[in-house]
Amino acid sequence: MTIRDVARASGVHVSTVSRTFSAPHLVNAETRARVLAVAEELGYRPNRAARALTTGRTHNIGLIVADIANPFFPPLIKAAQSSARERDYHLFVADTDEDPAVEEELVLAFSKQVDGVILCSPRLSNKALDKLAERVPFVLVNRRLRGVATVLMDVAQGARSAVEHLAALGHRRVALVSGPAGSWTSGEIKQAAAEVPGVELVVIGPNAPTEQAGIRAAAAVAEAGVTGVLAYNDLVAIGLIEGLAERGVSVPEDVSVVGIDDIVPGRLNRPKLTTVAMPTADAGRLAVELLIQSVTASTTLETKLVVRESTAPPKGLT
Amino acid sequence: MTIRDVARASGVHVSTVSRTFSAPHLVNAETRARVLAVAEELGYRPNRAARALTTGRTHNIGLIVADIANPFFPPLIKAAQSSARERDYHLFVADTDEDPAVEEELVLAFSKQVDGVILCSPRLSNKALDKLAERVPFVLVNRRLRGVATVLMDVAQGARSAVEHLAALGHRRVALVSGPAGSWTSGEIKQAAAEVPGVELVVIGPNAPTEQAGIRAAAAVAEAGVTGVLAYNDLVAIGLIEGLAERGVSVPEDVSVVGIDDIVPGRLNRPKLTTVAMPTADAGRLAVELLIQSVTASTTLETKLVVRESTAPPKGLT
DNA sequence: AACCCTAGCGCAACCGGTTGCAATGAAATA
DNA sequence: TATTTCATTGCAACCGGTTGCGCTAGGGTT
Repeated sequence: MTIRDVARASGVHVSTVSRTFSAPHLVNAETRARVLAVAEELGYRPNRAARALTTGRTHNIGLIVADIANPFFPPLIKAAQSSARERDYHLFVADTDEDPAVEEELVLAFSKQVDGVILCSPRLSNKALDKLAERVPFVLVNRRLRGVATVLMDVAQGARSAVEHLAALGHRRVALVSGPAGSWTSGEIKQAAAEVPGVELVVIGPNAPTEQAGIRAAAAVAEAGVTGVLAYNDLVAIGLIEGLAERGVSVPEDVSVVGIDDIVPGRLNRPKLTTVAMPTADAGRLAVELLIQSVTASTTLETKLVVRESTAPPKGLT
Repeated sequence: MTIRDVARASGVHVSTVSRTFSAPHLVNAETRARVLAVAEELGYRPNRAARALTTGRTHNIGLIVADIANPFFPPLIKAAQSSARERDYHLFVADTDEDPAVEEELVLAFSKQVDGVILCSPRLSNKALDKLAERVPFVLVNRRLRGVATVLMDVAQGARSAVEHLAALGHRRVALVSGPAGSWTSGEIKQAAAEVPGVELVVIGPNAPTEQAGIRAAAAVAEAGVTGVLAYNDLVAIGLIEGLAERGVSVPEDVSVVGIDDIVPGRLNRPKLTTVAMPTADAGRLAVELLIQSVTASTTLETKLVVRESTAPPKGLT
């Protein structure tokens, strides 16, 4: 079913059919109705790839994340997909397996096929990103880069309010179970957490951003003489809680634990995790929005502390 | 950067450049090397959309799931993406929000832009699916349909071994917290669970496939006089465990609980959930494979019981 | 009555590739 | 030496749309 079939069947030129779909006001109402009827009848749909060839707009967006199966990303992907679809865009999704080389390759591979790419927490160097920015518009999520549209989530503020929450409960010595060595996010967290007055911060790490790492970190936490912990993310926090339980220290009775991200497993965990909720869905929506409108803006989304069951006043104060 | 730029810069005709990329054996090694060098230099990459126009192969695949954020799907999406990429395919991902109309619209919207569509647990009627099958090749996951490639996961067998596991532990009266009313899967589970000799099955439901539904079902389970439970899925199982805890009945001491799916939150839950692992990653990989090879086959993947901490012998037998 | 506008539509070139066919020339065969 | 064969490359049509331009005819102006 091509545009020519429809043209033939409705007795008009292909250009008229084309305009019926892409510039309806340029064609007589009567003709338009007839063409639409015939198109419907034949089950015709414009071929978007062909259209892209002349218009230069594919109506596709590429979304690149480190790991689709990491519970942090699906809400972002879902939101991005949904707002893309609302505006008649389709979404390519790809997974880099945490490999910067794959990341670069993906952007390049997508470049001709999309109107823009959303890169989440890219591992690429600034220079590499600048290079890529010449080839395809993109927006960065969780990474700041001069001259490129960015959507940030304010982890720093989140980390600060997490530690403040612990301080308010009466904790005076708090551990930070930090993230991977090179991580920008981990740096932000550390800096913000250290700023909170009235609490002494013990940094434990670096650690991999996994449950296993959390379990392993439990030993160090138990020996650090702290009553509260801020973990790099929820996965680590959950692992930590498990590791602590194995050593007979219970949360939140003996130690309070705060995570970051607010992923689903944390909400289902027992005790339910107190955590810093990241507005991932908003970030996904916004990234799509920025891309489609092609505005180069740097946005920071607020994070929010969600107090659940893994934090309580320290023992002495109960 | 188009093929003509490369042709000009390397002093050959566009067709030679084209062949350099899509049929290298047809061009002299020396010429090929020169063209490749120039292409590299210019950063040229063939435009896949343009290529698709003549070849009819887009090298794109559409993946449609009910809910991207449902922990069941991400591993499938990830695996599909990864095997697609291995074969130089790109993956569109879309979310139907559980709406059959959206599902149909998506397939249609994708049809011209992909070589095939993977439909996971479609809600569409057989007739509607048959209709769609005329327009675009697809493979169904978790749904059987004559004449269409399908990838099934053997829930029936899984449910059976779950109940057998409970029976082997000594449970004689087991509740099935069933799924939504119309669900094919729920029917399969019920039938298979009922077949296991030596255990009396109490069906509780229908229920929504959510944690909340599990919490609500706890009352009925507590009153059913059972020592073991098979839940429609892990989410329900987790909710159930929480609901039971609220009533003072603990898992697995008082009641054993088995879930289905093996999603991440279940693995992190405490107690760690005994569950029927669905080979979602395999399903994703296989679906891509079938699509690319365009083989119309019906495959059934085995499920596997994973015994963790939420099951134990009933109280009297300990 | 001569003239201008405009709505509606057709014409044809073009987007960036692919591919069947023909032309070329060198190597191989008779 | 004449004739094939084959590897290599160019030519041009084509994939399915879009769009600037030009033509036509009906309506409005003066």
